[in-house]
Amino acid sequence: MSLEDIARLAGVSKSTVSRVINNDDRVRDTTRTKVQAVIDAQGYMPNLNARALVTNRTQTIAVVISNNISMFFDTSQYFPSILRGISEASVQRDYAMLLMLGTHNEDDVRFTRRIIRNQMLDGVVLVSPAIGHPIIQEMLDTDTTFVSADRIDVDNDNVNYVTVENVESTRTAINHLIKLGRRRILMIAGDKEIIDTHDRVLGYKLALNDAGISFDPDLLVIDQYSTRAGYEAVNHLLDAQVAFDAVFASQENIAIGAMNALSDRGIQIPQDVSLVAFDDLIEGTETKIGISTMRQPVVEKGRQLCHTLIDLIEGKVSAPVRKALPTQLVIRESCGGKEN
Amino acid sequence: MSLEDIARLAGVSKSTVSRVINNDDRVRDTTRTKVQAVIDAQGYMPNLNARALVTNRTQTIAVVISNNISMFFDTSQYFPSILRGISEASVQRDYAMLLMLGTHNEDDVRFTRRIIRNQMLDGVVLVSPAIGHPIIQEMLDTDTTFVSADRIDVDNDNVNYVTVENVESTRTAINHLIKLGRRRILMIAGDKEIIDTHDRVLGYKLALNDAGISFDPDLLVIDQYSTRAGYEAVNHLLDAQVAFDAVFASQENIAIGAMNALSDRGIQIPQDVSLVAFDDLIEGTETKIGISTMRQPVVEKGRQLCHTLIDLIEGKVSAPVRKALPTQLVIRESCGGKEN
DNA sequence: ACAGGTTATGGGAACGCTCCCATAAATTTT
DNA sequence: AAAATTTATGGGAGCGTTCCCATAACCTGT
Repeated sequence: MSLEDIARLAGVSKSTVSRVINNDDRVRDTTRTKVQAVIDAQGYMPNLNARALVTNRTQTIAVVISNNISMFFDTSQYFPSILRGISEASVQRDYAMLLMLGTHNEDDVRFTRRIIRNQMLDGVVLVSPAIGHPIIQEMLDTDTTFVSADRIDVDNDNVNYVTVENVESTRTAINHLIKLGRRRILMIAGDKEIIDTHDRVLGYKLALNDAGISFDPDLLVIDQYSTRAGYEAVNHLLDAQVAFDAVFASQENIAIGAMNALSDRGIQIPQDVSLVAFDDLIEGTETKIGISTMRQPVVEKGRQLCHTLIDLIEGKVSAPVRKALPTQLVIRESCGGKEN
Repeated sequence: MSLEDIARLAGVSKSTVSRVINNDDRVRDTTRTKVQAVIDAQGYMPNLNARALVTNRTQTIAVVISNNISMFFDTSQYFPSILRGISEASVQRDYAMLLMLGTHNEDDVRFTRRIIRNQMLDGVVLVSPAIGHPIIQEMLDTDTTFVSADRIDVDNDNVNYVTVENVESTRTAINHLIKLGRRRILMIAGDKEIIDTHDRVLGYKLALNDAGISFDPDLLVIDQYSTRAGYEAVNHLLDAQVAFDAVFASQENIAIGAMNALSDRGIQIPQDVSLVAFDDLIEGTETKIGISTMRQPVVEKGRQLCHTLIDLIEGKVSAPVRKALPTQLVIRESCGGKEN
């Protein structure tokens, strides 16, 4: 079934059928209904490849998750959540979504490049790119429209991103711990290759500074976004007899690891150590003690990433688009209640 | 840059360039290197839409995750893991991967149908389809090649699947608990709309039968694949004073919920209640007490799903392909050691 | 050196759309 | 009622490939 077949059956020309399909208004109502009837009867759907060939648009975006660093794709809720948001918006806008999970090997980079250069997609959502990841330059070189889920520190007007307020959010979280009377706050941060990590560390330092607490390098651990990292960081500090009365975990898994380590040693949360995490922890991520968190709206971020990208593709907005979504302090048991 | 441009620059015809690109061997070595040099110099890559138009093949597969039932996409490690496996294999085979996350609404079904009918993909990997999900019939009607990650109970030779040994694995797990001396084994199963759920329940009943233990309906809870379900099931039974000395959780999150509930009530694992889960729990999914599990090879399942699909697409194997991968009993602390 | 066979190359239709341009039909204006 | 204008339709080139068929170039062996 092609345009031509429908045209013949409806007794009109290809052009007219094309107009009907594309909701072009210069076609008489009687003709339109006649043609539409044939289309419906035959269950005809246009061949998108043929269309793409002439329009140079595929109605397809790609999500590139290039976590070469730590492979936390399988364990963090972050990725499924952001994917859900992107997916939701892409369906709404009638775009298909290609997923490319980069790992560390050269093959994947080649593959990604191939797809990008093949005109098989209209744009890219980049998730958690490592600082200086080659794909960024690749996209700039090929004029590929893209939006990053993380801030990108490259001076180019075609760099767009939708992220969350990392600096200010962390500052708020730390501030909260300080208001609860904590002074020795251990921050366990994730991979240093991810720019958000640095922003959160900055927020931490600013908050300490605000309160006139001097920064103690012993209380800052930069490792990985993983449960293991949280677990080991706490154990290491306890072994080294470094005192602390609060933990700020810059991700959910880190928080869980930290809690397990504390609980192994019989340290009480929140009495002995108060804990706040940074993530999207929703009701139902059950840990015995509810984790207080700076909640980032991950699904919403996914939606906005996708809408922004498609707006850029369709020329509804123009680059650069750069925004940071606000987060929200959600108080549960692990921090020891509201501010005094 | 098109085929024609390269041809002109290399001083040959389009046909020859096409042959070089497609590794056709009827082209002299000297010509090949000459053409290849031009291709490399120009960074030329063929337009896949044009190719798809004539070959009717897009080198693209779709992964449809149509969990209309419980939305456990964001919380279970299962989906990211299976995606990773599929992704890995698809890159290896040089196919792009479209992701379609179905939810419950009519829009998504329409969208999925559009994509399937649009010839934008060569085949589909179906993950966790609800029993009788309309997409299955849709694909059979349109002759769409597909492979399911779950057994499908439809009598049609075009139904293919790669799943795991659900019945026998569960039987083994329950059997293990019985050998440890447990007789009152609570099974917490997931959504009844997923066929694997039924297979696991069957395995449970068979194991009880093997041991001459009569099935007690009170000890079988069919709810959802979620932490909440595990938590509530245990609490509910304890409230109702139904005695049990073991729990078989048919998924990781269920197991975590169950453990939390038991621990809330001061019930010791594994002394009072022995626990085994069914999932892909790898080292590093940290819970305080290591969870014994019937490990299913989820990433490997993803890989095989993808390879099977592409083999079917390329005619390297013929339908139906139906297989069940073996699982492995991994003993950690929660069950109370090896068999006696 | 030339016929016969083999292998390498080129020409061009076809794939199914869109979109420009031309023309036909309908509508308005005089 | 004819001319002028507007609106609806059709014709056909072009998008960048593949692949069939024709032809040209290269090998053999005599």
